Amino acid sequence: MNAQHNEPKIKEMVEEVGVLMEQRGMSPMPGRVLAFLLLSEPPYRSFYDIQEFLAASKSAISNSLQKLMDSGIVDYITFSGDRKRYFRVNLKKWMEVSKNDFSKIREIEAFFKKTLALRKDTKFLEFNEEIERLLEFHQFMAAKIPHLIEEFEKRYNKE
Amino acid sequence: MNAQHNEPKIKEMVEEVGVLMEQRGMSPMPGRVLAFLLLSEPPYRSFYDIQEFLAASKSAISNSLQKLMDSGIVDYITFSGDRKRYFRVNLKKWMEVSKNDFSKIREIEAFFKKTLALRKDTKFLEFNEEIERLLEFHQFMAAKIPHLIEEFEKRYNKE
DNA sequence: TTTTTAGTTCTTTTCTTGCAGAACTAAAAA
DNA sequence: TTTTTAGTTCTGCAAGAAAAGAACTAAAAA
Repeated sequence: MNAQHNEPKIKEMVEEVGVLMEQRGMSPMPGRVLAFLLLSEPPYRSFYDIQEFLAASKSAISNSLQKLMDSGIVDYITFSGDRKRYFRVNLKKWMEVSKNDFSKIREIEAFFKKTLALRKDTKFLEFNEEIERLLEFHQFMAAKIPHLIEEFEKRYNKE
Repeated sequence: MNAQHNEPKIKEMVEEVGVLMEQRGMSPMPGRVLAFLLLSEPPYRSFYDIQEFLAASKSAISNSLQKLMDSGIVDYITFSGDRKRYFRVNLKKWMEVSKNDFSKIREIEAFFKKTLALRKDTKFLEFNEEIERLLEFHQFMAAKIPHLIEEFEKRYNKE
């Protein structure tokens, strides 16, 4: 259960993903765990495997797995006669999460709406117009992207 | 130069934006400064105005403005006979930044490409196929969104 | 029933980071 | 030329977060 041929490359990418996740507001360790699970052969790993590969403490691994499982993109499987859990990336959930990610545009939309409401008595009409345009842009994108996703789904299901 | 009628509401929203920015990986203070500039009447303010409103230190304001100006969404104007700078939100830049924001999809795309490259000798073909699908999704979105943006621009320029 | 083990939770330590306040700089004003 | 002022940079501190390590739990195994 340990066909890890290109380990150095994986180590490299694991670190890279750690940084990537950090930029997106997550802490690096869950990112590393995720990357390891995604890249390892087989793509499911025991708690100890993960701990060993990342050379981290049990608590760090436990908390990271917890976070990843909370968000849904990691889950685990078991094998009868083996009491360990084997953690793996749930790619279907990841797809869902990716699609849902676009819905945060709605939050920005709401923000600009609120801004305009508070600025309604302004003397600076041009300024407001530009905010209006930003609002329109986000409204437009928020409205169109779901269709794009549908289009993708249709196309995929045909093939 | 101080027609700040609905101050309490602004204060509220300023805090709200602080939190919003924090969630997106930025520190709260630049978010507050941005929100204040966006909501205030007039929509340009001196260093001291900002400091006073946010009840923060000079260094905090200075660093925040610096970050916002680096990203481009804030700049400043001056008035002859007044040595102060008047900071304001550059909404055109913000629009650009908003549009560019979608290009981070390309980064995710690149990430899944790399993942597949490293997994090319896998025995877990189904797993790889799901990664492939995630890659395709991001490729699809990355390809289509620029068209959407164009469509928005066309529609806007007509009106 | 006792022991082992997989994983969690609690406590402590360390590191980071955001802010305040002070010291400083550069340019305008006097 | 000196002083004032707008803004920056430096230093130190305090709060928060992430990780380590130890203590603990629950369930399987013996």
